[in-house]
Amino acid sequence: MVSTRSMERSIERTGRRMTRTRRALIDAIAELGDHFTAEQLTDAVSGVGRATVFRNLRLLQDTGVLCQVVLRDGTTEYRVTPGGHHHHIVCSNCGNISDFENCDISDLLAEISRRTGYEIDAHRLEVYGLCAQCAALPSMPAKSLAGSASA
Amino acid sequence: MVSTRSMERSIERTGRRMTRTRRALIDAIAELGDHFTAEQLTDAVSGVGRATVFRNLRLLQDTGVLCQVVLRDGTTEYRVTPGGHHHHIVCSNCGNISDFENCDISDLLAEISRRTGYEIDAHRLEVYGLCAQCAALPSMPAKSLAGSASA
DNA sequence: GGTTCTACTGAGACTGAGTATCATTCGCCT
DNA sequence: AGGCGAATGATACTCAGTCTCAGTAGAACC
Repeated sequence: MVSTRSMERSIERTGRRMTRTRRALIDAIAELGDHFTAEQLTDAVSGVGRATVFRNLRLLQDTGVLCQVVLRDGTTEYRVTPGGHHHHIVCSNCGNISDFENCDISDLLAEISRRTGYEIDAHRLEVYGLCAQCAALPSMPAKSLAGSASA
Repeated sequence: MVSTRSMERSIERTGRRMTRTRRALIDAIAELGDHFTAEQLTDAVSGVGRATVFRNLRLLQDTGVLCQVVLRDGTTEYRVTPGGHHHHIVCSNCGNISDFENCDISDLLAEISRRTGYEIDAHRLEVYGLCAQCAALPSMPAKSLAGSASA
């Protein structure tokens, strides 16, 4: 887990002010842990306006502290980012999120570029499935979740 | 372009009624062409309620006539689907959308599965860039668009 | 410590995309 | 032609996020 101190430093580095509201938000994010929704964060810092929560969520994304995760149903969560380009894999059962980096998507993109003639400059990839723990649960008919989310 | 007739058949095949509203929507979709927003469709069929537009957008997605495309900015468009599992590549300049299928993502997913321990059952992939025409335009500083959309 | 400047905040109205409700309409089967 | 239930339109609502604007409070300077 990333420390509150390093999150604060990320904001300071941009020349922004370190206000008590921002400190409260950062503490709450550290409390909430791995991943959380905007609503959870708003609830966790009572007294802070919703607009401010969203403003700072955006700021923290811009400074590379947080990233957005698009869930299977299209809703979004926020997550303390490991930094750098990465993708998410979300457990459909327990909601846990893992990151993976250095994925070999560049070959795939090159092939797509060759086939479509496009000059690719960005992509969006989210992967869904069952984490090792949930896949191991005997009670759950894992296969019933089969089917592609979209795209 | 998929014919209005085949779209109608897709609905009939599900046992749904072919109403004049649905015909109007299907005609409008054929008119709008390749890709369109829910708002454009609503505007194109004046007199049809917004709720009905969304209901039928969903129905047409469920019957495999349409698919959703998530744009770089997170907004969604609808698109007549080529059928089967496929992904989209969207031109950041002109907005054109192309599909690609048979992509070699399964190897990538297998590797991700091996690394993370997840049992993968779905994914979401959208690719952004410049189509061949737009990339060829001399006036546009194509490189300025560089950077990843997210995820 | 006081001033000042301006970024930041909170409240609340607003937006855009989509959903729920419900009375009315209209396909379609007989 | 009648009847039934699916489909519709109007409208209110939700959810996630943005805009506005007056008030507050960091922080830099004296």
